[in-house]
Amino acid sequence: MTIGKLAKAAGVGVETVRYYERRGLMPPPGRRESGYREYGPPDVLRLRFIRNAKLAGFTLSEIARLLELRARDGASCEDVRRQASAKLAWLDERIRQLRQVRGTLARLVETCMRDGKTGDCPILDAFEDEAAATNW
Amino acid sequence: MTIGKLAKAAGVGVETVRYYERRGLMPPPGRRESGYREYGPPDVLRLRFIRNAKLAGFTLSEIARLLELRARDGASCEDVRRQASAKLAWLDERIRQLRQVRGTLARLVETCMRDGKTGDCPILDAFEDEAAATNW
DNA sequence: CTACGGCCTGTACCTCGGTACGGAGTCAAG
DNA sequence: CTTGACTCCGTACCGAGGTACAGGCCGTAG
Repeated sequence: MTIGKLAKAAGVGVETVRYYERRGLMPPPGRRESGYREYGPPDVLRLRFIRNAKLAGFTLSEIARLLELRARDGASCEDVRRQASAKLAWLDERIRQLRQVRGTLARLVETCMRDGKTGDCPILDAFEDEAAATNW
Repeated sequence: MTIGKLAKAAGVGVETVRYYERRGLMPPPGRRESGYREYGPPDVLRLRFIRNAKLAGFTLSEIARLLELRARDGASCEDVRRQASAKLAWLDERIRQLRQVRGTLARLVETCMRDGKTGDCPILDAFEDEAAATNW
């Protein structure tokens, strides 16, 4: 299988595969006489693994660690779970932050709708307000 | 007020102020004989505005537009509200995505806890699974 | 007066995850 | 056999939002 077929099979771009090889996420594949990279089915699995882990919110560095764990048999499951739990906590924190910002902004829009005619825009005012910063 | 005082008053770095000037977010200030930038209280407000809008999730380009609206008197409030509402929608979408990923990952960790001993790690397996991709 | 911190400009560099050349060689269908 | 798609390598570039020099001038406290 050439790099183009592999890329298609895993749903990523050709350049991306070469980039992953440079990053050490994909192992250097065998080569044909011509110098073309030659891949097999396990490479599709690995590439798909990377793609799905990325969709799950892991960074490429984290995925590199997951790939190491995947390679090692036995007892790795707990390590994986630990990393997944850490990512889960990170997701919770991000969501919390975004919800907070969302709440503040929603309240401002609310106020703006209610009494936008009286005086200046409450949204713009809030952005100038030092004390408002504590709400973000 | 020199740039250092301004930066401190608004809670950002000196380099950041100069960067904002390059980006057109801060107007070119007056200069002393020595070439030092000279700022006044309105600059503190403006810089604080940028910082708070950034905390609210606006990009620097969006903030540039907000600053224009801020400069124009009258009728700008509705424009601001429109942009804030758009950001609100964007936040909702981001939060939705993160929650979805969080849910999937949480279920995987759950499964891993329950029957992690039987067979391979369910988390790693899911990352190799083509069909699982639809869940993210 | 001298030393130390603050400020000046310009340019380079950082992270993250790729994308886009350019010029050359290769493979396969028609 | 030709043509068009594919692949090779290396390097540069993208966007976002800054940060980090280097080399030199300024300002003020002691």
